[in-house]
Amino acid sequence: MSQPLPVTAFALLGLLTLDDASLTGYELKQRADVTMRFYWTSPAMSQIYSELARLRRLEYVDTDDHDLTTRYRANEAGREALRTWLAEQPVGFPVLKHAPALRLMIGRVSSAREMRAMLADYLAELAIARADLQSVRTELGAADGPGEVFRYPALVADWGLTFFDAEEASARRTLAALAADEALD
Amino acid sequence: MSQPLPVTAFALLGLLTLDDASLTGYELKQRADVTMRFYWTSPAMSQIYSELARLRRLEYVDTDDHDLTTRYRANEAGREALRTWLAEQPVGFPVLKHAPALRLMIGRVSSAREMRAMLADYLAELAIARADLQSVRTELGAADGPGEVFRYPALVADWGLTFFDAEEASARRTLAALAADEALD
DNA sequence: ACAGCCATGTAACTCGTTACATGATTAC
DNA sequence: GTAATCATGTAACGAGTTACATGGCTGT
Repeated sequence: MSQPLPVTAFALLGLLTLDDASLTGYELKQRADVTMRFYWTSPAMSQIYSELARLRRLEYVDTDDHDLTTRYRANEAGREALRTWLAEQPVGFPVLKHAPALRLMIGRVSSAREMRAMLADYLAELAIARADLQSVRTELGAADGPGEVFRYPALVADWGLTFFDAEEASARRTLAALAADEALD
Repeated sequence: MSQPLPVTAFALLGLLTLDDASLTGYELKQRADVTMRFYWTSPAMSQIYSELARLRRLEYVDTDDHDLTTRYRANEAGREALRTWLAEQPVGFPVLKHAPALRLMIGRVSSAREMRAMLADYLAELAIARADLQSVRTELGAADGPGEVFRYPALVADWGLTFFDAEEASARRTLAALAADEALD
C-alpha cells in the first residue's frame, strides 16, 4: 500500500521519535539543524512543511492544531512504519558530494598553490563544523548510556566526529604533499 | 555572462581534462564510474548526454561527430572556465547523505540486534567499495609523482581510502558498543 | 539467432531548492 | 516603532532519476 516514501520523510519522522515532545515545523527544522545536518541534510523549511503534510496524510503523526501553529508527534503507526523500513529496506551506501576532493581532482588545470589555499579554507570550515558537532555531543552526554534516550544519537555523533577527524588528517596530509611538490620547483 | 553551471557540469568537464583523450558519452560515464563516484556521484547516462550538450553549446569542449557517435574533448576555453570556477567559487563543504548513520539515529524504535545486523551489512559493502578504490589507486600508481598526470587523482584516491578506513573504524566501534549493550540484558 | 555491450537520446517524474508572501509575538 | 524571531505556506524552477525507445556491432 505505502508506495516508497523518500528517505527524508523517514528521517524527519525519526527525529520526531527521539522523544515524546510535540513539535512545530519550525522547531523540527531547528532539531534537524543540530543533528541531521551532519549525516543527512537539513531540509528547507518548505520541504519540512510538505513532508509533515504527507506524514499527516499517512497518519504516521498525531497533530494538535492551534490558532496559527500545528504541533506534530510520531504515533505508534509512525514507529511501526519506521521499524518496517529499517527491517525491509537495504542499508544503502553513503553518498558523499565532496567539493574539496572534486576540486583537488582537477588541480592540474590550476596550481599547487591554489589547491593549498583551497585546502586551508576547507580546514577552517572543518574546524567550525567539528566544534559545532562536539558541542552537540557534549549535550547528549546527559543521557548517552546504554538504554538511555540519547544512546543512539550519541553513537551517531561520535561517528561524525571520527569522520571530521579523518577529514582533517586527509586535508593536512594533502597540504603537506602539495607543499613538497611546490618546493621542487 | 555564464550563469552558474551546476557543479556536476564542471565535474564532467574536469574528467575530460584529466588527459588529452577524446571520449564518447558512454566512455565518460565509465570514467565517472571508476573515479568521480567515490567523492561526487556518477551521473545517469541521460544526464551525461545532457551535460555534454550544454558544454558543447558553451563551447567548452571540441567535438568530433562520426556516424553514430560523438567524441568530446575539453578545449582551452573549457580549461579556463574550470580555472575561473576554482578561483572564484567558495570551496563548499562536503555533503554526506549517510544512510547507515541515519538508521542508527533512530535505532531506539528498533533494537540493538537489528542495528548490529545493519552495521554488519554496511561493513561488507564497505569492504567491496574499498577494494574497488584500492585497485583504482594501484592503477594510478603508474604516474602519481609530483608533476605527473595522475598526481591529483592519486591524492584524491588516497583521501577516499582514508575515508573508508575511518568508516570501517566507526562501524566496528559502534558494533562493539552495541554488543556490549546487548550483553547487559 | 541471440546475448551482451556500445551508443544516444526523449519523456515523465520526484526531490529539493530559492523566492515570495503573510502575519503574530517578543525584545529593545 | 521597528527589528528579530516564530510560524506557515505557495510557486517556479533546476538537478537528477528511471523508464522507454532505438539501433549498431561483436562474439558464440
